[in-house]
Amino acid sequence: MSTDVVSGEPSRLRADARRNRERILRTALRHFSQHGIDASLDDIAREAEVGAGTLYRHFPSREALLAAALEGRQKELLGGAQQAREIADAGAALSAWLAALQDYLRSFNGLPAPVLAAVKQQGSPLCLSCNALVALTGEFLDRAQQDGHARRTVTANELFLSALGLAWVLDRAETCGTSRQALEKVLAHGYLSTPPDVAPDGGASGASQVG
Amino acid sequence: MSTDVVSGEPSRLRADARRNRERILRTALRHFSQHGIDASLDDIAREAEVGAGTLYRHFPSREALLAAALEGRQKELLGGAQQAREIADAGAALSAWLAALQDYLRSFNGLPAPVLAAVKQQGSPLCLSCNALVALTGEFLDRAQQDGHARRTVTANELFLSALGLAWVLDRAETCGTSRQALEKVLAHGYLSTPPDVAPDGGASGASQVG
DNA sequence: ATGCTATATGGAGACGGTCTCCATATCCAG
DNA sequence: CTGGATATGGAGACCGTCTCCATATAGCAT
Repeated sequence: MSTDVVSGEPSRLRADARRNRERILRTALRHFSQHGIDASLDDIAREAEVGAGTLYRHFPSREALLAAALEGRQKELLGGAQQAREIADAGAALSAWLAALQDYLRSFNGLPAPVLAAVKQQGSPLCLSCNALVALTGEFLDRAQQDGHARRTVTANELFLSALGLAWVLDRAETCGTSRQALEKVLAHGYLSTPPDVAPDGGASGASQVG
Repeated sequence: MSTDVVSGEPSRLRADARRNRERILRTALRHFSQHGIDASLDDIAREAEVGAGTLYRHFPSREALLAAALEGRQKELLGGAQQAREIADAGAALSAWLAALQDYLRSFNGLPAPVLAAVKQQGSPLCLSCNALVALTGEFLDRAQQDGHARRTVTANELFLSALGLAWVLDRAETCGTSRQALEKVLAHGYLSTPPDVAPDGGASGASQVG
């Protein structure tokens, strides 16, 4: 185990292997961007001038390749999170985070699906980052709840899944007569006009962690 | 040459053709139920004891077969709509309709995707029923808005798309630590606790445009 | 019945995607 | 330079979609 945790990971690779890995990754990024997450893996291998076997050796599954190709975008998202953290108003911070999250989820067409899959089944290469995403959502949600901006009965998981659903709809429907803002607003305020949580029992504690 | 194209539709089929059509439909219903909307069409043909060509002659695309297989469920849904109509409270009626809609969308795993696709692009065999679904949603939403139960700025399209997103999430995540009810509640009330639509000034008209 | 033709059928096969396997090529430590 | 560990490519197995057309059949006219 001489894997360098700090420098990323692939240090024990032979020089040619590392070169190929990079080529594949660059090509994959382009193809996923252009054709969505269902881009043909053999096409990617071909255009990276690499055999299919080589691609599959480096990235055993589509998800693994996807996860690797998303690394850059994830760093951007983390940057967005940091920026959001610096916003004083907790409501605005939450909103900024959710916007950044939406942007991330739109990196590739169809991305919401594997992300959702990763949320539910452990073991996916996307899973680690997904858990981080839920945790971050929880962080901003907590803050907003403490400040009274967010409803206390909403959990991080629920909010994250709802955001995923929204991203999924937008992924394929943005141009169909309904704008992103409008749907975001529905998610923010709901469709009912009844008072938010008017809990019969004075729901005290709240802000429980997400399981 | 051509017989009356004018008349309705599938009565002009030869007896054997009609028999095969039924076999295919029955088998498809079973397969879609068991394996989701991605069930293998050739498998369906095989189990219906019919050549692949026969299946494709009757149902040129997966969506066409899907639409036909859904007919029964659609009738049920329409029944549900009728029941909802008879509910006096507009909010409860809307809620009942949305519940029925969710049930319908769970007829087959993965159904939300082709439904969303049908919403945006005309010409899909599912399109007709989809338009009806949006219209029905509008009907119940209108009522609820008149009674003050639903926020006035929400449109039928927005609500329907949001419901689709919810169905999509539930389709693949119900068991992952978050319940259907919880997500429905988020959709109903939003995640914010700020007042619903209260305009800064007592603006009455409302109904701000949407993209 | 019988013939006749529009209609319907089956299934072979083209196509394209995923993924595996392993003989061969390449790297690099000693 | 060399040997063994590592990496490579691409042929090909497998599976799903969908088309094409020689053949079979229903059902009308006779």
